[in-house]
Amino acid sequence: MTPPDRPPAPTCLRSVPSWLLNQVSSRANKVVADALGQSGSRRQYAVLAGLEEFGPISQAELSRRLGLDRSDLVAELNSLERDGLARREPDKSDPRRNALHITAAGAVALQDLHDRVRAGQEALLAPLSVGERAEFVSLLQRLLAHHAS
Amino acid sequence: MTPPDRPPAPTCLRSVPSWLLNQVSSRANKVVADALGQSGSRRQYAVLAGLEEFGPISQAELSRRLGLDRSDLVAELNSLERDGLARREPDKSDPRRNALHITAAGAVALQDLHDRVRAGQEALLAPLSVGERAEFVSLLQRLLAHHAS
DNA sequence: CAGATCTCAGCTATACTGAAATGC
DNA sequence: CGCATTTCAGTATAGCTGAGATCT
Repeated sequence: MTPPDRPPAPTCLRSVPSWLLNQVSSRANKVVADALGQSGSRRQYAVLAGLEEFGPISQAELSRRLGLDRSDLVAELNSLERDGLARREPDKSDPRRNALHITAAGAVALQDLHDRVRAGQEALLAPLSVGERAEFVSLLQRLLAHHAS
Repeated sequence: MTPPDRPPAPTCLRSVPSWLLNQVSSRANKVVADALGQSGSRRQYAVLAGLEEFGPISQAELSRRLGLDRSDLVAELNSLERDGLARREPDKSDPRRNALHITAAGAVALQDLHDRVRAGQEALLAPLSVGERAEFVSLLQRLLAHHAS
């Protein structure tokens, strides 16, 4: 079940949390990318999820919420608008801002992405028990909260 | 202690392990980069650690052990040789291969990196108890083993 | 004036692919 | 011949910086 043989990494690296995090994160991204297939990217998923939950929102605020750079969000929104999954509208109360909305088609696409992401997490956490998965998520959340930039 | 206020991410993302892994991994890299300062990079540390533990070794084998691309290893070794921290020598038994060695200066540099990495891990895992740190490392190791490519 | 927002151009690091040259 | 190793060139993406235009 667990793929082929890979020669072991240096002893001192194998117990370094940050190195383990990088390795596991990289593999997790591949698993999720496989689960998403041609349906979208991780960034697309995050942006659509943010738009659905936070309703009309400005780009600056969304970029802060997602921890996504303001510059990269511009490109992602261009792509989403081209595909009819999101819309930029002028904010009446502040002309500097765009009010971002998810479209009906975007909501449909998001549902599909939800399902695929869920399947990806299942594949990722396969070796862990239910209790261990909860513990793992909890530990990550605490680390994230502590290092919130 | 925990830095400023950051608006919350979408609910559905905050419990997705792969998303948490990406966020924590990214922050961990910054913490470690700060700890390393001008003394080196994470890749340098991994390569030097591999050279010290595995003695004379070929580039292909080292790249497999570190999960580092053969191409990127070339560039890193060029840099290490320029700084006198590692050497490439011809492999007598197979002229296709380079036999890689760490130098005395490289071993000294590695010691310094060891200390700095250790300090970085301490900063990274600050919010966790000793038992939780062990549990966290153990969970990551099991995930890595299962998804060993 | 300071400050926020959106956009664009460009940079760095990481990861990977393809092909050539060499030698098993 | 097939196969492995090293090297170089190129591609793709993520994350980030700086600056300009616009507006409060």
